[in-house]
Amino acid sequence: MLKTDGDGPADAASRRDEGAVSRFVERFAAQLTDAGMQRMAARVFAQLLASDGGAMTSAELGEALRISPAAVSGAVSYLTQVHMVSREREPGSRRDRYVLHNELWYETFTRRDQVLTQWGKTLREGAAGLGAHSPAGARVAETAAFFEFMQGEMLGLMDRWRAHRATLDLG
Amino acid sequence: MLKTDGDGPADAASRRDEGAVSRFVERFAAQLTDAGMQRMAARVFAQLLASDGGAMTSAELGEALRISPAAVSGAVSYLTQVHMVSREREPGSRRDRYVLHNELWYETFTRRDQVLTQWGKTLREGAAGLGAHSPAGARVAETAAFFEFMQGEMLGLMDRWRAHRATLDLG
DNA sequence: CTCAAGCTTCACAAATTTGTGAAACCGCCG
DNA sequence: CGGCGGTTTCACAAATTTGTGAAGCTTGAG
Repeated sequence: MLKTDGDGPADAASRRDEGAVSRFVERFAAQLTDAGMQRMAARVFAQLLASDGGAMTSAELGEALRISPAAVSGAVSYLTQVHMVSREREPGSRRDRYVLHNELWYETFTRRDQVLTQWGKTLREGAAGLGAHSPAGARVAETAAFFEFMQGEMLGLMDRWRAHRATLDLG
Repeated sequence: MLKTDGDGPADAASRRDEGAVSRFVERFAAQLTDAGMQRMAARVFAQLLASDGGAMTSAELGEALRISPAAVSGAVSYLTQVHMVSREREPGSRRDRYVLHNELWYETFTRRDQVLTQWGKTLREGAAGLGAHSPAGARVAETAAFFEFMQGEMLGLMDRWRAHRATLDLG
């Protein structure tokens, strides 16, 4: 055990204010949940985001969020699936550590691309089935065009983010 | 009842192939559902998208999707809430028509902006609570910066979409 | 080879969500 | 002002989702 789990007074600036951390985690997780993310996945993600190393073990996550190992496992396997978190074996131990990607948002949004592709495909086929000259077909085709447009813009957008990120003064 | 609901052969090109419409609607709705949208709302939205006028009455939606008036009502009130659909009173009748916005994607994505603002706020506060010079604080601040960046880009992006849209040959 | 830490899987119980029928409501028509 | 088409609200039943405890599996350490 690395530290007591008490919520005792923060002894000076060196210690994290766990109360504040928890409030942030729960608040942000709730917003993600509202946006459609699974609750446990959102909480685990937010907790990782608020951790100093950007990485925690299953046990640490379980304790911080007060959830069972099973819940951690489920959340992590979802986050892994969508490539927001990766699993690392901690050398010299048999624990896994769950790690945020360092280019997190770049990766995540670039990945979204594939969802857009899938949507675009469905829409193109739908438009074809409706007949390109029917009003409905035209509307569906416009929607397809929108997602294709977004896809095209995404790369440039993410590159601009990278550039912008480099100019930030973090920490 | 406007027409039989059988899946008989489409009688010539003049008639919509309702089977194809339905397949498209269900497929696209499923994808939206996977992305976090309520099922009924997704189905109603997809059905409207595939309708010739971009507008349908409650009864038409109910018949096409084989759901109750109550379900239509619920779905529509959600879609109205998020400004993807608006309600119109059909003159000379006491039916409502549910109508897609014509600048649908422009509106919808511009609206998303407000979600980003909210997230950004939570993240900024979280970063402050964590301490700007702690690694965790820096990570959260970077995330806040990302959403602020996205917000800033969104306007230009949507304007480019409008311009691009104008060049499309629809129908 | 054996032990044991720790992750995952399974089956289940609880909680939430979903969609329905039925009743209430609203506004127009006669 | 009574009737009626149409929509919304309500309470409930069904289905899905969620999170847990406990058992099982995997793998490193000794």
